[in-house]
Amino acid sequence: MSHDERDFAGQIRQLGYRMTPQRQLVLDALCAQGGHMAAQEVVTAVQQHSPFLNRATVYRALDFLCALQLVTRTEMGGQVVYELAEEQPHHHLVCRVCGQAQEWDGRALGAIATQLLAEHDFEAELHHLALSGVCGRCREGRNP
Amino acid sequence: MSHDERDFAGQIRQLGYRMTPQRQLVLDALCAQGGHMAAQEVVTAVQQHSPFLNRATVYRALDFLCALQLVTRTEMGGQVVYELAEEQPHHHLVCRVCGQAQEWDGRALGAIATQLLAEHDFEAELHHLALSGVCGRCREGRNP
DNA sequence: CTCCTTATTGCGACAAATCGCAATTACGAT
DNA sequence: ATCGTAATTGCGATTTGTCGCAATAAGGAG
Repeated sequence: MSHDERDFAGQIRQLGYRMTPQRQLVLDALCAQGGHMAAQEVVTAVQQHSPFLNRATVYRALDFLCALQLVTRTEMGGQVVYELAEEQPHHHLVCRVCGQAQEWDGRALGAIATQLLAEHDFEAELHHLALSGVCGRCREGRNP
Repeated sequence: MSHDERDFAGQIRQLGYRMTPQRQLVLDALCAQGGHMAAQEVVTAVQQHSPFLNRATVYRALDFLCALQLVTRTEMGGQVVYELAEEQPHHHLVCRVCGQAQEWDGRALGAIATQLLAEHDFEAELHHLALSGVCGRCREGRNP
């Protein structure tokens, strides 16, 4: 486990909330997996270790961690997935046809964020977008 | 009803699918509402008119209409909402704190789409994004 | 107008997600 | 180390969303 260094417990307490074994298990599961996880996968992984941990608790932990921005929640191809919030933002380009996703650093989003703040007084948090579209391969061998 | 002019039926048939009363009712509901609707709201609205129309049929109609891009599906503040696809794209800036959404024309996204096509061979479909962040009011009277 | 094909619906069962409330427990204060 | 309080959990009930399959019906062909 490499995420102990990030001191999630400290961040949670600093905001007046509590670190609990249940929340720790959810964080452990997300850390072990590394990438995206559907809510159900998190439930399964957590119950691998603690079979009697209630499902509702996992769902609430995920919501809670998202609210604190320790975890990101993204809709990818009709499914909601969770992931540990990374230091540097990263994004996905999801193909509507084949469902495959490629990574994207999202560098160009900086300009958008600046503009939104200036023109709409809105501080956008663009940590983990999933943009829908059609990838190159599918554009040629049209499946839709 | 003003959406008859758009000839959804024709578009559906042209692609080899069928227009059905059930799908028409879903379109009517979305048209009558005008804005976003959660799936459950669509079910309720449709059943107002046809109480025995099955839930599963509404869900499948929504999926179907999204696949044809006659309807958009967006995750806003943890909830999935549906809306009739507009002629010109429009987007929302959703405040993570108070949940309120403001419209945004998304003009600046054009540059992003161009860049994604050139650098990643990805044809992004940016019709209806929901960007998360914090609005001006909430940034001052910190609630989180 | 009638027939045929097959897309679509309805249904019942199942799985996933949410909610209210009583019981528990984290953790700052003493 | 113990206490008190309020955040958090567990549970059961309910709601929301999905699936497989048999029955139905949309719409092109004749």
